[in-house]
Amino acid sequence: MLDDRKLDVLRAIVEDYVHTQEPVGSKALVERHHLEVSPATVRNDMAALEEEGFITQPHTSAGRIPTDKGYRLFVDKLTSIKPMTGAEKRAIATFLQGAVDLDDVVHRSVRLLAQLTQQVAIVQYPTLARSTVRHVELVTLSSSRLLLVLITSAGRVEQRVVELPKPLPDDVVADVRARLNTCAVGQRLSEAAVRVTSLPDQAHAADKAAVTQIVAVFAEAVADERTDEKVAIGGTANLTRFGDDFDRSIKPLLEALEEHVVLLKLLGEATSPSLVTVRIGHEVPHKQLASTSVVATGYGPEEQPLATLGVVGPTRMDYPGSMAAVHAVARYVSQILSEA
Amino acid sequence: MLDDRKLDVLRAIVEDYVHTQEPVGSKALVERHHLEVSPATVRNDMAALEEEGFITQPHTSAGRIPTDKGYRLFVDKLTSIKPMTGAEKRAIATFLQGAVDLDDVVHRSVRLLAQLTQQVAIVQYPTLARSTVRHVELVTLSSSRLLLVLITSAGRVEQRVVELPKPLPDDVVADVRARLNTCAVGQRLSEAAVRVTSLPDQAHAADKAAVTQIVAVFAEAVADERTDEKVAIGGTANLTRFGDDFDRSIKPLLEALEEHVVLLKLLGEATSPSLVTVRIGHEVPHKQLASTSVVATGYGPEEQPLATLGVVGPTRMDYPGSMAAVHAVARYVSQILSEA
DNA sequence: AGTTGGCACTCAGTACGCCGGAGTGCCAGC
DNA sequence: GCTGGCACTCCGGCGTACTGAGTGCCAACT
Repeated sequence: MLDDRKLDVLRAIVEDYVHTQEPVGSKALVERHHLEVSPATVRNDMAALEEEGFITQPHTSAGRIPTDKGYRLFVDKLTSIKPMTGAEKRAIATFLQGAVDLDDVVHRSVRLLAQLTQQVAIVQYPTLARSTVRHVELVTLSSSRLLLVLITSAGRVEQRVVELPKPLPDDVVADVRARLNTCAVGQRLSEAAVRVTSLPDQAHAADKAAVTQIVAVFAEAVADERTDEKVAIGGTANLTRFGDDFDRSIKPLLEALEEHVVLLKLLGEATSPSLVTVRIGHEVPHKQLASTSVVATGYGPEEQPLATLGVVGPTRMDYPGSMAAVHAVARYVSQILSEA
Repeated sequence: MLDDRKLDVLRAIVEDYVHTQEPVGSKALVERHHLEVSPATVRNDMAALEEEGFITQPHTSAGRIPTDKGYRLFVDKLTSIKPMTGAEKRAIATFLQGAVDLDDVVHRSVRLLAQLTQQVAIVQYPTLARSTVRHVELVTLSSSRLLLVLITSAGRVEQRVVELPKPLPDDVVADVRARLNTCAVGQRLSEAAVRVTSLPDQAHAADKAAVTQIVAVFAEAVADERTDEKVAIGGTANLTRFGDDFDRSIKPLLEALEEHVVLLKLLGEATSPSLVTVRIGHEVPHKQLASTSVVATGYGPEEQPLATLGVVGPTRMDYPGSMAAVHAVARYVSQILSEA
């Protein structure tokens, strides 16, 4: 029903359309690709492909453009992630290598991804859910205020001010700090939040209220951070390349970029870094973005990815190129994070 | 030469044009504003205003639109910052009040500003140059790696990994930490960087190399942070309201938003929070943005502003409203930061 | 059965010409 | 110095005609 040549035709249509952004006709197709048949034959194939719903015409007597279903078949069967060139690999490595801290890694990644794909890039910060507590610090700000600093294995630092019901002597603060670290360091965040609840009972009755407060703030910081997931965005200027249909494409996308909640839904669950997820058009979980696609993947340890990164663009995008870039960046970021 | 009525006419033209985005003619003007004169009279005034370069016609026999010079006069002489209503004030206060940390304050401010003005908002993070060291923390990561955490009076936290030439015993680390704090806490960042240079001399000869390394990283963190000034951006979706002339307005602006360096130049020097700076069209220090304006002001202590915040939009923008919003948000942010 | 050339048909995009209306500049009169 | 009147300009919308790319279908060929 769909013989090899029809698939070739579909591939050619996708490639041409992505390149020119214009409906592609039978004649142009045989000229630009060396299909060894006549335009009439290609027309027959196109009719069949349209029948099956892989391509469509914007209006009668125009060329064909791929449908979401057509793109889907294209990415699933007709293409593979094309490896980066050596030069590209080196460029990625050196660009990311220079990062000084986690924030810098994220920002560099998002810029890099935007530049490589010429699209809007999104990088989610490593989630704290799977990371462990590396260190907890208590700093006295004033007699009745402490600053609680939480450092995680992912290199993320979280801080909260604790308002104390009554002043705590320095030695008690030191004691609480030591106990906090003893029972939290090395634990998963969720586990740590549970463990520290026993601390108030170990304190002197006089300090119990204050310690309870500290523990509450600690738990809050942990809980808050697990849901409040940050993202970095880059390459919005690439939206200008969309050209036409401003209202259908750019506007909803700009709006979505403001809503981090929506973005996180777009990126989806963190997958293994070696798998690249592609969502096309209506498959994107946001009805306003029916004409955009998302290419994303997880990064971090293979079995336990920390978070997701990817690019967002028009359905008419260079899937092989984007997939390759996303894949490569995820790999390098994973590597850098594991070294740190 | 420019009597009061002519100024009234200019004011009316600016207000109408900002509202309708269309060239405004003499007839429409007398109808919508109660100038007690005839269209013909207004036409004479318009001719005079055009002569002086305050307004212009897009083409013969169209209405007039203000020039940059016209907006300038409008902003300088014909309007004043209109106070926020009580409800608005309360909304701002409660919205900002809920912030948990510095990052949150900045993000809330930028969202708030974008929402109030319906434009693109930019908030620069408080510069560290004028802030002081609140606390320095050293955390042992492994035998030869330390994490240096720097907490500033502005609530900003900076972290750097220190690679040690050789392992340091815990008690030495504790000693260095104590000495670091003793000589840095309460000092300006720049001053602190200088003071700590004496530390290596106080250390045992065996540890000298390691301490030197720690001090170097400390200095680097401080120096780096003073130049690396971060900004938060919000309300890019409001760009969609620009409507027409995509290429002249939106594209260069989106590009500028990617370049934080350009943004910082746009925001300019931090002024006192009670002064609002307005840059109109060609006055903006970036030639690509000749048809956009910037309304900005400093925030933080009156005499020593910490950083700048503001909005960017088309020259045809609601100056009184934007100035009021920028002013109000800066005031509240300053207040919140001074409390924290 | 699949491929090919031919041919009539469709339809977006463009160019052209034609108003209508909004706005102006100018002038004479109040 | 203000006002009403009037001729002039020019953008923008609208209908018509034309062009060209592309299609679908059919008959012929391999």
